Amino acid sequence: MNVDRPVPEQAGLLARPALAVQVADALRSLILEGELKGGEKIREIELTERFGVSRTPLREAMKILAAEGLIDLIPNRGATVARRSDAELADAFPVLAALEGIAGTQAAERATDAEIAEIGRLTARLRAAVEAGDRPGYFEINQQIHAAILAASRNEVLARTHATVAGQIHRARYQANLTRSRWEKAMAEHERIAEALAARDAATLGPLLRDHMMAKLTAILGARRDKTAID
Amino acid sequence: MNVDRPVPEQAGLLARPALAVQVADALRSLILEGELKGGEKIREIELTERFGVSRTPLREAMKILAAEGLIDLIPNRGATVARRSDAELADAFPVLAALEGIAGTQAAERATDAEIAEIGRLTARLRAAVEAGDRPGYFEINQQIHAAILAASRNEVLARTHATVAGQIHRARYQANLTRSRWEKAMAEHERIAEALAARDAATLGPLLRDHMMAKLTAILGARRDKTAID
DNA sequence: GAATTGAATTCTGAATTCATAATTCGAGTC
DNA sequence: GACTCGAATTATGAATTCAGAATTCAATTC
Repeated sequence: MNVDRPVPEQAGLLARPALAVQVADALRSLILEGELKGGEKIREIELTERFGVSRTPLREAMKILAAEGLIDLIPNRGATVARRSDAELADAFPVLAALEGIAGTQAAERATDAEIAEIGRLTARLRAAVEAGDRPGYFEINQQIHAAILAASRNEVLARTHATVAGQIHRARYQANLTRSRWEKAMAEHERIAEALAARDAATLGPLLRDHMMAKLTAILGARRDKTAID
Repeated sequence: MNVDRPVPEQAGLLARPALAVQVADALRSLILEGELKGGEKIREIELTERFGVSRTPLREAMKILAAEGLIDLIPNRGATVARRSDAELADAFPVLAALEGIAGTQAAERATDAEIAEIGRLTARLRAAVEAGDRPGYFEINQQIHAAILAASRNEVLARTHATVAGQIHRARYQANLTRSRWEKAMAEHERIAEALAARDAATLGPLLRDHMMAKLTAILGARRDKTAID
């Protein structure tokens, strides 16, 4: 009775990721951490030596990152870290905002009580960071909250899509050296978000998160306009 | 996906895409056209012979498609065409609906008069297809309308993201052998969409498109439940 | 007769090699 | 002195080769 069954897609059976995937992860980190800057040329040999792998897996990794929009691959001319114009940045935010909105709506419907409680705690810590004027701490906790909401939405497709789009504007998010008044507003928004989630008010939470993200865009573009082009 | 898309300033200098990208396009077509079905195992050698390339570009192509979520790559065990469960399908639709909503909002703001007129014409043809009971024609025109709205939104990030998510549910869309009453409703929605666009009513068009897509999900899941055969 | 073990085969993963396109740099010319 | 042309160099693209893992299948044992 040995009907050949397709491999049950059972993860966890110590299947270490392919080298190309590991390299892609490492390279993605270099870009997101800012070690490789926008517009910078990527030298294959330099990276193969750095990672201790041959060109084959590195090139496969670059194909992955190109598909994610993180690097640009020009035939016979190599790869560069994607540089996003202000226009592309402005285009990405409504997309990300829409995704956050959906995350909020679904999180309100699907989150466990434990998740809601955790997000409440994080929001309290966020308030503490604001009071203390701790900007790095604020960014860190802020990130955690958004990640927690995304996780609570229990939507894999959404999580993947969000990660891809967010990666494309990641560096810009760190540029948001926001003003004190914007900071206060953002904090207030976060508290309303936590409330709506606690009330499982999907109809409110979705738009709240969407608008929160759009406000961030406005703040970032405003800040960008004040400085001469960085990146 | 912008693999190998040259930067604008150097575009047009006949840079033929890398072989891996061509292979990725061909393989993507095979999957979207249904020649390779969900869950099917992908044999590298078979495809290298079919496309007349070596394994290297094919494997790079598979990495691209895996990043797009179109195939699953299991280390040391090969590749399979991604099979989406009903749950994953149901998860993808809200994402796609949100993206369509944004497309509508931005299209209302950015579309040229010519684009609006064209979408109006397409909607009229859609009505004609309904009257004639021409389902293939309806699907074709329907597709064109959605593509036109996406194009009119002038948002590259949105277009890429939409394409990726849509690709993951492509086959399911064709399964929608919709009922007569759902067909009529969809048609009515399309006419309201065209009206809102003509009026450049962004606040109305966004939700209209979003709800239109969600209604399609309901129809598809309903139809799926009735048949035993999947994929 | 069923189950298990292990050798043989097949397939995937990655490094290396070969081919080709682009860039660099120097010689020659105007 | 600046520009153009072309050879040399360097980097990328793709095929091949080598290594290792998984699957298959037959032989053996209970």
